[in-house]
Amino acid sequence: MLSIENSKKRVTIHDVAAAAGVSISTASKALNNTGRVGIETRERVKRVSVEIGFRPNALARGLLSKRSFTIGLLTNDTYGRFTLPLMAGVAEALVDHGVSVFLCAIEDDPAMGQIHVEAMLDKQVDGIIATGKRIDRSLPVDLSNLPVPVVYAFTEGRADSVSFRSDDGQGAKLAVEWLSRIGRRRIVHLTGPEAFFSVRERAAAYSAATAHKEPVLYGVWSESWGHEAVARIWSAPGEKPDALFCGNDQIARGAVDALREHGIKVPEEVSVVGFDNWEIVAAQTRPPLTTVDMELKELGRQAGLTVLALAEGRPVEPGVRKLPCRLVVRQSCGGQPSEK
Amino acid sequence: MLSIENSKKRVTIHDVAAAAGVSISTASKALNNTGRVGIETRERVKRVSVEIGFRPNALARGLLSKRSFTIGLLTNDTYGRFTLPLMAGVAEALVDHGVSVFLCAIEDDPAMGQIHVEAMLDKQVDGIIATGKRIDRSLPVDLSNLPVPVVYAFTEGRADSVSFRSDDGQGAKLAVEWLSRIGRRRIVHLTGPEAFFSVRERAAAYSAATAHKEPVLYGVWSESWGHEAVARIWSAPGEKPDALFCGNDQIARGAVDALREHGIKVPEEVSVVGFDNWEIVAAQTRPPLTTVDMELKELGRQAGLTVLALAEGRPVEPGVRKLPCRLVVRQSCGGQPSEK
DNA sequence: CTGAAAGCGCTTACAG
DNA sequence: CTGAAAGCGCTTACAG
Repeated sequence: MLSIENSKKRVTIHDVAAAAGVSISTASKALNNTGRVGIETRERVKRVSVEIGFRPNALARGLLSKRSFTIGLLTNDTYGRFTLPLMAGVAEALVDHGVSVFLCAIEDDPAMGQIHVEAMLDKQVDGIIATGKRIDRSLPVDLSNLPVPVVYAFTEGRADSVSFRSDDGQGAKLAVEWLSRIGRRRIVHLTGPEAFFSVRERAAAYSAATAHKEPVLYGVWSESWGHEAVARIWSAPGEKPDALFCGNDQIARGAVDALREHGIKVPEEVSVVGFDNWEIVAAQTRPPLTTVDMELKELGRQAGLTVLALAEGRPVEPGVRKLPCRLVVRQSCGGQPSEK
Repeated sequence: MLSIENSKKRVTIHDVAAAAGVSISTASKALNNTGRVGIETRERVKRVSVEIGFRPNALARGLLSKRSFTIGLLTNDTYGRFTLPLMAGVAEALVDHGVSVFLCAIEDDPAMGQIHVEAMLDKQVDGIIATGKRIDRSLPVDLSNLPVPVVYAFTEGRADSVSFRSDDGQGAKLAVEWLSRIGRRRIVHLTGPEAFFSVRERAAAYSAATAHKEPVLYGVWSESWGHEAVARIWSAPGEKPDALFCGNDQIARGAVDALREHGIKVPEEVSVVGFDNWEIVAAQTRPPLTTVDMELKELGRQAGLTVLALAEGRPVEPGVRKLPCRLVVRQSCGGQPSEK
């Protein structure tokens, strides 16, 4: 039978004070480099503290400072496609500041969401980052009027707050420009449901960059739509595209597979660009996909730094900030692959 | 400019005591249903407390109770493939008990890992769940001799502790039995690197269940290995398999794609089973894959309940617990798909 | 330069 | 049945 012996008593500041032969107030000041403490005393206290393995209790500290050095990350992207990279960025940005993050995946049940938010507040989080899977939908929880700052990332935020999202227009432009630069002239845009804001934004940027020569094909976010679209295009009469700019990697993968099955060579005859840089899809496609990366980790990093600033009372300009996307070049376009 | 007005003072137990006209000790007892408090007083305190929106400060509580109602989830699966479902299970099991979870993705840098573990301990987590991406590798951090209980899930644990993992042998048996039941006789096992413990375990169960009629083909965890293996098998002389049991969904997908390209019908001529039930791969394969699900969410749930038990001092039998896998039937095998 | 005291928000014996 | 007091582990004015 296993059971935790609570014999391992944690060492407190009383222990270091006793061991160093000073009062606990002196010990505290010595350890925190505050107040006036003799240099020799300070050194001794510090030395003793590491010797006996003292680690300050963050709960006690938080009680005084009103800072828990903890933030909550709320998401309804239970699949983790967008949340994980974002979370990694948040954590990476905040670990140096000693803050940890509570991850909380809420289903689309508002009641459950409320419970989770309250649990976070009870634990005195210094702030909350709300994130989702769609920039034009908000989380099913009321985040207004909270006693802590809220920052939105990859989800619809309140008008008077700070939101971060990728610049989908710029990402689309990146894709089209790359295709043009390698000599493609008939670029078709194959994408998801028009109801998605990011779909419309990407489509608009695509149209602007190509001077509206081709129609945009809206569909769903699946490989089979990629297949179907290719079948439709290549069975229709008229000149065929020499490039496909797809709304996500799944569509792109479906398109590439379909092209191969039609005996059309990628990238020799047709170049294909995806969107998302979802490794499991993009890297396993034959050939591997050149695709647009939304830099979610960077998004997370900035969101993290921003809640921190707000929590510390530093002023932050409200509004939505679009972060640039990056083109990841693999082999589905031809041209010279650059390591970027 | 946005900045948080700390004007929104949190309401404390003093406020409810004052509003209810009692002392704070009475207020505390009333709210917690402890001690002797007049029924009428208790009701009034409770009513007042919700009226003014009182929520107890978990930090203050934790300081007294030595319980933070917080646990840490440590993982080196930064991609999130295994961690997210597991985490969902942990959170789901613990939310009713009021415990929140810190998610902490460590790279394979032991120093960073140590920092994260210490940050968790400083925050007085009640326990830690260690998880990874391979049951035969341990995390790059020293988790021995911690003042809190540690439970392992989907990662190599210490001998004297509790570990949870899926029963890969049973999972493989499930796959082979299903193939036999639908009439397949020549089942080939196409899998990952033999260096993986789970690969060997699955292979052993496969061999036992098929009476060693066919050799096991070891390779890597990629679609291209699935392709290559099919090409190799179908170009060799002799009788061909009528079923492929693959070590993961990627290999299975590669195999299915290759079979289609060879003009071999799935599932009519050859049945294929995968492993992992990784939606993005399994559901998008043509036809969608029948595959073995490791029930990671359930694994997480049990791991969560177990750290909790340990944290509360309840005894737990040490050792590794294997949880059963489940077969998810889609269309890659034929036979009658059952909704399970 | 050092320490005694008060206090963060709460709970828990202990008196009354 | 109710409340004053002590204390969880720490920090921070305030005296000395």
